[in-house]
Amino acid sequence: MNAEHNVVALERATVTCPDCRLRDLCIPRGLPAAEVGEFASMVRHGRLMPRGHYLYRQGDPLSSVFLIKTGSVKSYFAAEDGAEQIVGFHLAGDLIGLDAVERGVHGCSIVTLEHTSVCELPYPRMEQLCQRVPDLLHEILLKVGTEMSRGHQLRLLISQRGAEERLAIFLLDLSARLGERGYSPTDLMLPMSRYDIANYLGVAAETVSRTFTRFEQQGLLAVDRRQVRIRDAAGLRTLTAHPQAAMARSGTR
Amino acid sequence: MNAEHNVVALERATVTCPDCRLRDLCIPRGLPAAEVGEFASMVRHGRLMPRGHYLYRQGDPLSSVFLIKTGSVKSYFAAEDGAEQIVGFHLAGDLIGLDAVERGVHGCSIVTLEHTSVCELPYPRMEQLCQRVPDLLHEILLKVGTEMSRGHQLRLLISQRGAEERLAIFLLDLSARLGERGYSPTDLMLPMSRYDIANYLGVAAETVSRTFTRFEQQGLLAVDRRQVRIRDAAGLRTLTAHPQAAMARSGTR
DNA sequence: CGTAGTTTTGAACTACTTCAAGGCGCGTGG
DNA sequence: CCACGCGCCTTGAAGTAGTTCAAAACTACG
Repeated sequence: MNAEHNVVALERATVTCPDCRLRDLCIPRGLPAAEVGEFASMVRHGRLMPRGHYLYRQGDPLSSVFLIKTGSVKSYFAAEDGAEQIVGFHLAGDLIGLDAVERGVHGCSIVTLEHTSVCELPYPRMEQLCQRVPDLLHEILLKVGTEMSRGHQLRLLISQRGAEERLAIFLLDLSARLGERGYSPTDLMLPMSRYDIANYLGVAAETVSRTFTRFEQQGLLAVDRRQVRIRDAAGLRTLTAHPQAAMARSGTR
Repeated sequence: MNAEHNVVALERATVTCPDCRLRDLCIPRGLPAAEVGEFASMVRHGRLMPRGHYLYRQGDPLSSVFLIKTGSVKSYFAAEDGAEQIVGFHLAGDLIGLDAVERGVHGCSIVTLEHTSVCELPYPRMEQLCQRVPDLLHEILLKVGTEMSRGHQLRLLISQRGAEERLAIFLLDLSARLGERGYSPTDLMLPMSRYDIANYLGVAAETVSRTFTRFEQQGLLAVDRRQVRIRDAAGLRTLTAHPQAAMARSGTR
C-alpha cells in the first residue's frame, strides 16, 4: 500500500524542465532562462513505459519528438525483405524522433530496452517555437548533426575494423556516455542483448560472445551476463588503434 | 580565341535560380514564388572548379553551404589514425555542407570528382532566412533527414549483404539518381574510382573489380573502364533480394 | 614513347559466419 | 518454494566469402 501510494505520488510529481535532473543534457540547456518556461509548458513530462514498449513504429506519422528521462531505447529500421538494422541505442538525455522530418513519417521504430520514462513534445509546436527562438533551432540541428556524424563513424568502424576493435569502441563509447550522465563509467549494466550488439556492430552474435570471453581472459573486462566491469580501459583503447583493413586512397589524383 | 571568349561568356552568364535548369531539384522548389528571388540574391551562382578541388576540408569552419549545379563530388572523413571513410557521392542538385551544423565545423571533406560547378550560399544568411521562411527550414530538414536515412540503409547494406548485392544496389541507386537528373539511367559514366566505390561499399578494391567482371560475364553489365552500361536492370534487382547474413532478432522479448 | 596511376587477375590465407548443441538464468505455475 | 520451460548466451567445429600480397596489363597524359 505504501508502495502503491509512492507510485501515484511519482506520477503526479510532474517535474518540469527547470527542476529536471537532466537540465544540462536536454534541449533547454541551450535556451535563455526566459524561454525555458515556455518550452516546458509544451512538454508532457515523464511518461513511464515498461520494457518492450514502442514509442513509435517505422511508418507512423510524426506527431511528437521524445526526450529520454531515465532508461534506454533502441531504434532500428527494417528493409522490405525483413532484414533489420539497429540504428542506435539511446540513453537519458537523448532526443528522439527527428528521423521523421524527412517526410513526416518515422523512418525507424523505437523500443524501450528497460523501464523508461520520456518527455513528449508535440512536433508542430516545436516547429513554431523554432521560428521564434533561434537558439532552439540551433540546438536541434546540433542534435541531428551529432547523430549524423555518429552514423558516419559507425560506417567506418564497421567496414574497416575487426570485431575486437568494434566491440572495444562500443564499450568505451557506452562507458563515456553513461559517465556523462552520472553513472559509473566502469560498471556497465548493458540494457541490450548480445544479438542487438551484434546487429549494431555488423557481426554475428556468436562473434560478440566470443569476443567478450576473449576480453575477459585478457583481463580487460569482468563479464557477468549483462553486467560488465571495465578493468583495463587503457587496454581497450589500445585495441582501438589497430586498423585492420586497407584505408581509403584519396583517389582522384 | 573563340574558345576563350566563350569561357568568359559562360562565367558572366550568371544564371539565377528562377532560370536554373535544376530549379525542380534544388532548394527553391519548396519556396513560394515570391521568396525565390530573395533566396537567389543571397547565392553566388555557378562557381566553376576543376577535378580534385576541395570545396572544404574536414575541420574548416562552416561558412557556406553549396549546391551542385553540374558535375559530382565525394565527401569523406578521416579518423585520427588516418583511416578514411567515404560518406557519399553527390550529384547535381545535392545540397552540401549541412554536416557542419553540429559545431560550426565541417565533419568531412568534399572533393570534386570531375569539372564541377556549384552555387554558394553563405550560412549565416541561410539561417536568418530560415526564421522568416518556414518552408525553407522544412526543405533543409528534409535534405538532412534524407541523408540520415540514406546512411542507415547503407549500414544495413554493408553489414548484412554480400559484395555482389552491394555493388548491384550501388549501381541501381546511381542509375536512378542520374535518371532523375535527366541523364541516361542505363549508360553511366562513373565519376569515381574503383577504390572509392570499394571504400564506400566497405569491401576491398579487388573485390569490386572482380564483381564487375563477374557481372559482365553474366551479361548484366557492359563495362569499359568507367563507362558502364546496364544491360539487365531486372537481373541486378534480383541480386538485391538475397539477404546473405542473419537478420536482426527483435531481441527484447 | 615513357611514366604514373588505375584496374585486373591470380593464389594463398584468415577472420568471420554458419550450423549445431549444450548450459545457464529467470520467470511462471504448480 | 521448487521444478519446468523458454530465451539468451556460450562454445565447438567446419566452411567460405572476402582480404591480402604480388604482379601484370592497360590508360591517360605529358
